[in-house]
Amino acid sequence: MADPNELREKGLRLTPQRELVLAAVRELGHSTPEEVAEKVRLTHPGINLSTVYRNLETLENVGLVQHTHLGHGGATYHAAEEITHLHLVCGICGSVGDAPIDAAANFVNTLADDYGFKTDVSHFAIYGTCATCTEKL
Amino acid sequence: MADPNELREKGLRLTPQRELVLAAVRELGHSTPEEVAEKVRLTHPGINLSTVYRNLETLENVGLVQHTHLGHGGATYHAAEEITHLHLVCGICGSVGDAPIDAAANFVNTLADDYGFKTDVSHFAIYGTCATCTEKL
DNA sequence: AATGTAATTGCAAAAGTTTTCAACTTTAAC
DNA sequence: GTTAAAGTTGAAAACTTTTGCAATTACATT
Ligand SMILES: [Mn+2]
Ligand SMILES: [Mn+2]
Ligand SMILES: [Zn+2]
Ligand SMILES: [Zn+2]
Repeated sequence: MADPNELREKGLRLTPQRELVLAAVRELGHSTPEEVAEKVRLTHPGINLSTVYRNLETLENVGLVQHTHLGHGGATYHAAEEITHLHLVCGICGSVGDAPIDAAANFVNTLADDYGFKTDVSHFAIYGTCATCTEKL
Repeated sequence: MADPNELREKGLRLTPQRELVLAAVRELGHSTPEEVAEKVRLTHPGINLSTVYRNLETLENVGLVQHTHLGHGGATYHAAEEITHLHLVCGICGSVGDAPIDAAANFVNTLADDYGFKTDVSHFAIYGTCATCTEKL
């Protein structure tokens, strides 16, 4: 469960739904809104899906939650305090591999130096073909 | 308009709808399915939106069209022969800047060498904060 | 030119996500 | 503990994208 104060400190009201959404994201790691809803329903069966969507967005606005895009479709959410890494998504088999953020350090620096662009390299996945699928070609 | 032969060569049937969808993507550059549909409707008013979605997917399967993700939401489509570049998307103002693919060459090589991962660096946009928005902070 | 087959289309329904709005809670002030 | 103001919720509607299916169309064969 989430500490009551941490939500109030962010200027948010403390509702059971909001508290549970945050707790669910923290326990689940990467998760879709639907998965968060399922988790929340264990203790609060009546929660509306739109309440989950809205709270994920609200919690993201105050920096407690973040979203990333792993596939072609919707976003997945995770707690902001989770250490982030790169996601290597294979377009053939769908696997999601991890790589340390450092792997992109030079790239990030290049974009900063040449374009003044500050990159959040883990917001979108890195898309391509994994080693296993490459071998099979 | 698309050359009849190029569609048949890919094993696809030549329908007015398909021909027009391909032509629209080529003329529009980056475009959403809805924008493609609008364009097609100029000459083929009755076309169904799902036909547009399906043809975009089909044309992508045979390599005539590609999609990328520029924002949090749906994909945008472009002709496969368009030279690709990196998309630098600003999460604050929404601007979409371009950078040459080479800017990511070292990064791509690192992922290949260390993880055996072959990166398609323009499938997802590069997300972050643009120079203009950074100054304003 | 007529025929058969399989791909494609339109339409309707489903699935996924966002928005609107009245009713209900939370919170701060009294 | 009441009260008032502002934020939040559930329910329904709107929007976006995908899927199922019967009717139509493109294409190869005769
Ligand atoms: Mn995609
Ligand atoms: Mn996003
Ligand atoms: Zn793979
Ligand atoms: Zn910007």
